[in-house]
Amino acid sequence: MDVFAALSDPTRREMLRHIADSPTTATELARLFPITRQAVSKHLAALDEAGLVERTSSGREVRYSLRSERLDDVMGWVAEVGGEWDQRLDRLKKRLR
Amino acid sequence: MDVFAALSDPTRREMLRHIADSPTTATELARLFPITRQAVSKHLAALDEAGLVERTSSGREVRYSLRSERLDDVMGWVAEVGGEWDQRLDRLKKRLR
DNA sequence: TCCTATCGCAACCATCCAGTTGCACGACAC
DNA sequence: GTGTCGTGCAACTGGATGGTTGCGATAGGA
Repeated sequence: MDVFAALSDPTRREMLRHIADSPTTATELARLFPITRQAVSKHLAALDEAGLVERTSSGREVRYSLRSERLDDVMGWVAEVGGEWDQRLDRLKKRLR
Repeated sequence: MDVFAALSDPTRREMLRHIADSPTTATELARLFPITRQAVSKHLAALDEAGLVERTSSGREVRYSLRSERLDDVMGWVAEVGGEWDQRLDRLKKRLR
């Protein structure tokens, strides 16, 4: 799955937020979301395939953490298409600050 | 349709590129892509619903142009989740230059 | 007026995808 | 060893979606 497709699902975006906040496992996420662990697992597989997360298995648990490289690609595409990215990035900086 | 979902389709992203380059109509795009004008029209409707394009009808033709505000939202989300957006934005600037 | 080009609406189809259930396997605790 | 917890795989289902065809309406040019 490509990055944009992976980010198209609201649930996946929310999960990525959690993962970015702190590395998480599938079962932990399944407690936070009103869906099955299997469904969570599928979402994580999608995020993994898109290169957005990193799998680290220790013992019987698999913990997912954020891999932000692909997010740069997204920003790059948006900036490229959006045009006038110079002012746009400045505005963004201001907004985030 | 929300912005991320609208951008999830490769064809729509390509179309948005064209539109960003210069405002275009549905039939013109249909000549550039290997799909029907109807399919193009649906994609444009999706982009419109997401607030990514602006419709300007003159006579019998409807021309679509880019509305970049929503793209800012996308960049905002990515920067927010990605973290360390300060260095990231600097890197992006360098890459685009 | 008549022909043509652009567009919108609706129905239909095939595929994809999020979600479920069920089961089996390996790791940890007792 | 036995039970439990976390994970993975497979099959199935309902709904969303990209694509098509067909038709009717309207605007412009000959």
